[in-house]
Amino acid sequence: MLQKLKATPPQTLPERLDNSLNNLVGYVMRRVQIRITQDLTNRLEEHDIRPAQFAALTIIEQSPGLMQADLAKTLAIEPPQAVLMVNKLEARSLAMRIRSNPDKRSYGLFLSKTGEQLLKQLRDVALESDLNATSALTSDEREQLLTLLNKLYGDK
Amino acid sequence: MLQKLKATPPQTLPERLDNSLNNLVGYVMRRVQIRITQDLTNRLEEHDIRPAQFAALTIIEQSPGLMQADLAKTLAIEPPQAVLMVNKLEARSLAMRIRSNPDKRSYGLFLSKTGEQLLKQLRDVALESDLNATSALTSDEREQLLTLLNKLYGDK
DNA sequence: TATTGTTATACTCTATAACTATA
DNA sequence: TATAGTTATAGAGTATAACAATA
Repeated sequence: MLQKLKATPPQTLPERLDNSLNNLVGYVMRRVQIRITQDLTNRLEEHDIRPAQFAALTIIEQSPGLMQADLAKTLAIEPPQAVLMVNKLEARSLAMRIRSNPDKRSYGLFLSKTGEQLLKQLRDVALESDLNATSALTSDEREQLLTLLNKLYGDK
Repeated sequence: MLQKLKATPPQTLPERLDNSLNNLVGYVMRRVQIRITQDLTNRLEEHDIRPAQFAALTIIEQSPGLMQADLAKTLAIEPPQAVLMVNKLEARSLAMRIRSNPDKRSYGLFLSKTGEQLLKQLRDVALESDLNATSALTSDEREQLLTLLNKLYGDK
């Protein structure tokens, strides 16, 4: 009898707050993110490009002449990592370092013509991959997701 | 004149479809995910526990007696990785392998009393971290995000 | 023969310290 | 002295091949 009275206790906590990992945004997001990245990695593989390299090419195109330090900060990687990344892009003649600044310690980073042309293709590949990896969502839901994610990242 | 007539072309593509990385769910999600994981890693550090170990403890608690192969599959890691993980948990007496199955090749994995008690604390830490890392969202928005993420992961 | 768990190994990604050349 | 870029190195995390014990 007493037990029955307690069967529906006041729901003070949000519905999802049980003991499962599925209620942690970080955990669920990690699983999803791994899957999305895998799809992109596979598709970029035939161009011998890693997702991070694609991001670097995009950033250089959007801010031609930027310094390596700026590239590192934008990609949230350490300067030594940026060196290796730019080395590879330069070795493939996709981007180049040019000593153009008044400060002769720094380089300006630019895309080559080849880099621009490749990036144009990669953009299509990346968008197709991203739409495919999120095809379980409607177009509206995908927009909502992007809005929520950008809101989470917004106030760095 | 002609230009003016073309000024507002039919909007066939979604609004966000420009050339930016910010329109790729995978890219934006990666940045967010790194930040959330960093917060959790920092908070678990004082317990000398990595996020993956926390997940392993949770899974073992939810399915006591499971085999290492099952743990590996649930965590989406390779069997050799599961070995190292269970080794560490066992070395700290948080979990244990018990030859309980009819199939004598496999172990059953169980939490120790210590493991259960620690996990109880870790759950609070993890939830607090997750809520903190998503504090830019309202409670409703966070639920929306979880729903969208689970929808993305749903049909494995 | 196939499977569970294991060992050994290697490859990627990432982080830090120390060096160089300019400022 | 401080900063941009670089080198060297080490630590995670992850993936694969090969082996032992059991099925």
